[in-house]
Amino acid sequence: MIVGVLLPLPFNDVFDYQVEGDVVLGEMVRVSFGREVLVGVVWKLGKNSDLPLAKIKPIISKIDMPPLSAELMKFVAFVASYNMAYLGLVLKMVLSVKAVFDDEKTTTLYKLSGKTLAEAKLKNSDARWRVMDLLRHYPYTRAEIAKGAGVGQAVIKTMIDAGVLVPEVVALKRDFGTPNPDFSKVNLTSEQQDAADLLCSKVGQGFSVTLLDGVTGSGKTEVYFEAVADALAQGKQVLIMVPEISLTTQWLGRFEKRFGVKPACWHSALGTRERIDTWKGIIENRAKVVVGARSSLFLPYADLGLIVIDESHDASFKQEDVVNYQGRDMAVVRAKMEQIPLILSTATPDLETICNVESGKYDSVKLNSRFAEAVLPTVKIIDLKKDKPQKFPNDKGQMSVAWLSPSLVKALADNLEIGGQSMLFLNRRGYAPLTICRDCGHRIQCPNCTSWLTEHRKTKSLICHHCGYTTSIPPRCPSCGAEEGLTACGPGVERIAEEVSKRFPMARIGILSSDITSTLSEVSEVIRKMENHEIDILIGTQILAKGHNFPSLTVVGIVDADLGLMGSDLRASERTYQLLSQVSGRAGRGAKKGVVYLQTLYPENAVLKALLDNNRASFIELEKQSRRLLKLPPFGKLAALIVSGDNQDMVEKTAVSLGKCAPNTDMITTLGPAPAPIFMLRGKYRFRLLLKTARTINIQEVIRTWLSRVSHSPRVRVEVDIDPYSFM
DNA sequence: AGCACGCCGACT
DNA sequence: GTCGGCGTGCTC
Repeated sequence: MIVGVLLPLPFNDVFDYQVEGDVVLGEMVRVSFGREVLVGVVWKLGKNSDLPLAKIKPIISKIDMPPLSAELMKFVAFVASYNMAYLGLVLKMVLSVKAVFDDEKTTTLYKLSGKTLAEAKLKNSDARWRVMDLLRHYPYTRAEIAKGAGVGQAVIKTMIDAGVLVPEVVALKRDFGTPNPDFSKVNLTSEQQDAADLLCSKVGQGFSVTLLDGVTGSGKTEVYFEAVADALAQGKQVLIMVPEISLTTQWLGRFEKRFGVKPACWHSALGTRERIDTWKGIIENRAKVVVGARSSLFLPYADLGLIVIDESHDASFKQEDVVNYQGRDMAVVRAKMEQIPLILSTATPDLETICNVESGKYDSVKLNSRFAEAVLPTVKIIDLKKDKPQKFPNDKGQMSVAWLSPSLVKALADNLEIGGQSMLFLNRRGYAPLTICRDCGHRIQCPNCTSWLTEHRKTKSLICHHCGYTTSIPPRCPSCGAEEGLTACGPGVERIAEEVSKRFPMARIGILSSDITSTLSEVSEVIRKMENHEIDILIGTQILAKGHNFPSLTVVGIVDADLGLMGSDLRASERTYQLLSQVSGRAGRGAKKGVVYLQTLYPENAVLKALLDNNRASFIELEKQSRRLLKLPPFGKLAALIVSGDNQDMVEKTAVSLGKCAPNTDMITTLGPAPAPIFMLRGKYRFRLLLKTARTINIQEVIRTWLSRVSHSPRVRVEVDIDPYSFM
């Protein structure tokens, strides 16, 4: 029999292969293609090409796993056509773990025996500690330990011989445990119980979307856990999508307390071994609950019964992967195809979601009250033009530029006095975002990207936050050669920490940054210290905003509330509002009332005013008006074309000719080409065109005809980004 | 995507 | 005379 096999490559069409015996749609098969051997999926039955039989190769073997479900195949096809991506590349996201198909029967993994280095009479060393750290949560093979901890085989062998590591021969099947829906029920308030009841009523009743809209600290997690429990009780699998999986130690703890076992995790930092086990566990219906980043939406669930998106407003659900897609929207599609409920949980729903609730497409339930005596914080705006930061003396006896205004400094001092915890938030990593030469004005730029290098004092280096390019801080200006000419410009968290330590030498300070220079264990260590009140003032970036609970935190200072408000990105104000309200939600989660200070140069800004009044409705109304006026989503459709390549001339020519053939009618507007916000990224030049259409237009069809009219060299890439987050 | 084929200019 | 850039076409 001849079947059409879809391969994980950039094709929209299947390739024909011969198979002996019966085949099912969705079955995974190993085939040779050109000079490669690949695993693909039986996508069509029967012959699809007019090739002579002799040229059609037989498949090498069938993969001994359940076939992909019809729902998943339909989902893959939809994602490809909606996002204008190759069908094969979307499939590639499903078959993301190639090593799954190399069928080894058993492996020897090593895990910690519980014996410490001292007990085994081994000296402490960095290498040994890295091994211990790696194995804390999951066992690995020798090769994986060597790679993951960056140590040689000798280090591992010594530790095995001393009995610190013990072998464990493991069959291909890893046990994920069975989450018990009744393990430990939580007492819900009547408001929470009502919300939980509504969510539970959706489980097992086909497709639905429900917004779980509750302020920070209102117990959203406990509420949606009830729906998770119901789905589990029905024997179904559950997917919980979270924005930053690696940082949710607290969340995992809460899950385990409620259901008795840890859920299966899925994120980019996973090792190969764990990836293989999890993928298999999911397709074989042994892993019942998966917590994952957005790529977990493409896993081959055997029997999915519920999807939850935690912090559904988060921008990280829309980011570049193999294929561009909006995770939240695609989750809605997957839920629809699987005929299951979807829960969107957030304190700050985005405008698209709110409009869908208003039009009745989504159901919604609100949680208004916070836990126990916890109260919403007071918000105070500090006008930096009137309340100017005062310079302070540094080590060299000079006066340093300051970033904290006198009123914020006083608030920190007063809080320190009474033993309260404070937090300073600045969404900028490193020490200073720009290094400039005082003598010639030269600015140090990334060689691969159009961006300045950020100084990191901790590692004594300059780092590009777009491509990761790292170099040491040059002793003299690379342009004019002046020694001591280079000056750090602007603040980053490290610099704020420096100011705080000078102003409050007695305070215990912690820095929390989503940085490449800090490891996961460093981050959880800082969080632990903060929880145990071993830190008085915590200074951090974005990751502070996510889900941690610090009961004695009562003062929050937002160092630069204007960051992000001034961008060319029209979603920026929405995102800033979300970010600021999440951060301020950290204050006063315990019994004490918190105060949030916003430092700004523009105290009249509407976003800040809405925050001041804790007035979400007025902010949403403002945002809605401006989007309606500009016909932006959800009142219109938006797509971006990104033209990129290593030859600037060719890229520009292609972009310009696309601009010339751009469709423009009363329903369709195009803008550009313009150099992309980051003109040069990872060594590629980039131009952008923007397409805005009425809601009734089939935007994908418009783009297809547009692209078909312009041919371009294979050295230039034209990508489509549907519903782009940043524009211009 | 990856790879081979084949066409042109620049070098020992 | 060959090396090697890169545009074109193919993979069942």
